[in-house]
Amino acid sequence: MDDTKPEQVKSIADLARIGGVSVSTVSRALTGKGALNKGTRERIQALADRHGFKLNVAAQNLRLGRTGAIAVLLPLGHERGQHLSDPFFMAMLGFLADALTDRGYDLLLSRVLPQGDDWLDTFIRTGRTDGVIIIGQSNQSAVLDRTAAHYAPMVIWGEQSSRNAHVTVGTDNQAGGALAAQHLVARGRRRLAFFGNVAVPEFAARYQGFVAALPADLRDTVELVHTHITPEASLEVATAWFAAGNRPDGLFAASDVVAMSLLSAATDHGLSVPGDLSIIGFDDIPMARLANPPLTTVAQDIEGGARQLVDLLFRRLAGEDAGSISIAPRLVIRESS
Amino acid sequence: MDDTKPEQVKSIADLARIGGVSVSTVSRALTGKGALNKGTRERIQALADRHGFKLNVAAQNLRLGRTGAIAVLLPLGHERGQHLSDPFFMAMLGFLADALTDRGYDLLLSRVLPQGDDWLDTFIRTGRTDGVIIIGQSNQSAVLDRTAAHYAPMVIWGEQSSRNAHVTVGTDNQAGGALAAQHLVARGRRRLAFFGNVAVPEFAARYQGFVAALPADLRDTVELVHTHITPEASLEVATAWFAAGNRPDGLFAASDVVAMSLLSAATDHGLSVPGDLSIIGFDDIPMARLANPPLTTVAQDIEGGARQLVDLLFRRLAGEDAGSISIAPRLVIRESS
DNA sequence: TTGATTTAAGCAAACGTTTGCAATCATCGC
DNA sequence: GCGATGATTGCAAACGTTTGCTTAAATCAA
Repeated sequence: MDDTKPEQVKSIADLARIGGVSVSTVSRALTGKGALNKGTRERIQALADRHGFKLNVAAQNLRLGRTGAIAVLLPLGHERGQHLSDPFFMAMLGFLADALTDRGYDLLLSRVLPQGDDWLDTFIRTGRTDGVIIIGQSNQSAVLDRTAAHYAPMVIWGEQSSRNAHVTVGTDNQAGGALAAQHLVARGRRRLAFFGNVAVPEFAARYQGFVAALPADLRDTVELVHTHITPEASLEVATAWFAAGNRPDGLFAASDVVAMSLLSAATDHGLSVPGDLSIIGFDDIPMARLANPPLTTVAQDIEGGARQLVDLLFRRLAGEDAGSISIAPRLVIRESS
Repeated sequence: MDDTKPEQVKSIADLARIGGVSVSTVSRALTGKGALNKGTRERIQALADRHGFKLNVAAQNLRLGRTGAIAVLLPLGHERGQHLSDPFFMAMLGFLADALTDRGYDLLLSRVLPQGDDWLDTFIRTGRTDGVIIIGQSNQSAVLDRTAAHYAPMVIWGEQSSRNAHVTVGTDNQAGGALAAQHLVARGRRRLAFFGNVAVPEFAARYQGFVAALPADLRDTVELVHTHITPEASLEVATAWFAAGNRPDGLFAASDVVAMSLLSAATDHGLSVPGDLSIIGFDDIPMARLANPPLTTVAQDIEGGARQLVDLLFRRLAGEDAGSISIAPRLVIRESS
């Protein structure tokens, strides 16, 4: 005879009543914390299972003075009005979700359109989360610095700099830029351009590293073309640029998406890649190899980066004053160069 | 003289003490609910601002019997062991985040690897969120149905079917498949194949709609090629398929990412698109136009879909018994067909 | 001036947990 | 048989809010 009780068990108190014990006993049985007779513990656990009862995490967290959630913020300061769907973010987000889940934390996702210089503090003060991971500095470095001064559990995916007061995890973008430069030069390319938005620290570093690694005679001729990194924007910029008659032989893009736009625009203008010109991207998103031709690119270790972000955050949550981490990029040579 | 007090204000009680009022007054001042003298309300609000105090949402939610968060789950039942970074998800996620933020809710993101048939109920019973949005049925329709029977605030992005006990929002995939079929036939294509995983209801419907819309003599010759939808998997399948000597003249892919793999593999085998064969994708991700050649595809209204998902969820949260919603697809003709 | 009416603000009990401390009880050494 | 010890369990106060009810104060009409 299955003696299932239809009665709704909504709280530890209900279960205590049914089980003929006190709420504290139920709590200890279900959390496994505190001393409790093995028999009763098992009896209560079985009872909870039978009634499909689970502890209410909200109440639990309130009592424990934590929220059990980490916020992942995507600041869209530099892409105002544009929606962002770069595969890079999805990959990063996926790995972050997994790493946080492993530690028993929830991932609270928020896209923020930075307003004024108070959006971050305001968010933090609501106490919604125990810590914050921010993907990209966007153009908000000053805000991040200000908050970092009084709020420890915050780490940023982005460009590391001695000028930063905030803690970062990120690819060594200068080194990445240098890899691209050396590769193009080795291919004999001399009419070069960089496509990206240097108001974003990460992209600025890629550009600087690129230029700095060029031989002196090329350094002054490399063109900087401003573009947002959405497919729409970058395709438009690239198309207009080729239409204006520009005929480069080596292009370095701030991201793979931008590189794919360049590829598309170049083809449209009758140029052959890599026959007439080489194109190099940045990120190595999974789709980079699907480009036609497959994209040469500077790879970021997204999975490793996500793990490091989470590690660092939890070390800081534990009170440790852990510092920024830089990850080496890697050149992936395919057929677009 | 700025009379800032350095004193830490951690709760409504602290503020009440400082302001010389009761906690209830502070609560009413800060929430704007309940009758309160305009003067005191403003005075307390100013005081709160000055001390940088924000209500603790966790406690607020506990008291209000809600969590203020909606879970977005990505079940990876059919992509076990593969990480998923399809731009489609990112686009969907972004729009969902915005729609939920507009309503004052947080988005709790979780990728789940379905274990057994209890993962969903277990998640829900923890009371972490007020409602659940699930992106894609994956191969978990049975689980969804079981939960839907006793849990109302749940909506699924996916394939609608009279066999479903769960509520869906999604593109009319059969109609989408039909659009692809009609287009290929109009182009005079006759040696056809579909690439996808028909264990996933959405893809199955695309395939069925595709086949059903073909003229009778073609219906039996269309090949069904099984592939997962990650770039890695689909590129491998496509490459092997062409290598085996298959020479189709019309391909319909379950997603744009798969279509781009087909494009890449076809080019590798010396085939010209659309000269030798036409390729059609599904989704119209922002990068579809960056493919080389730009991809003809069946567009899903991702933004509209996200809005409908959220709308529907909140209607159900309010107790309304609102039903499934189907969204019409749209054929976007570019240069791959 | 008085009593009735309106308005403003406080009291205290919830929401569902956790946990320090106290209480109970069986067991044990002598 | 008795006090001491250790193992279990219960009591009740927190965590930071919201809100029904009550009280106090102010306003008003007559």
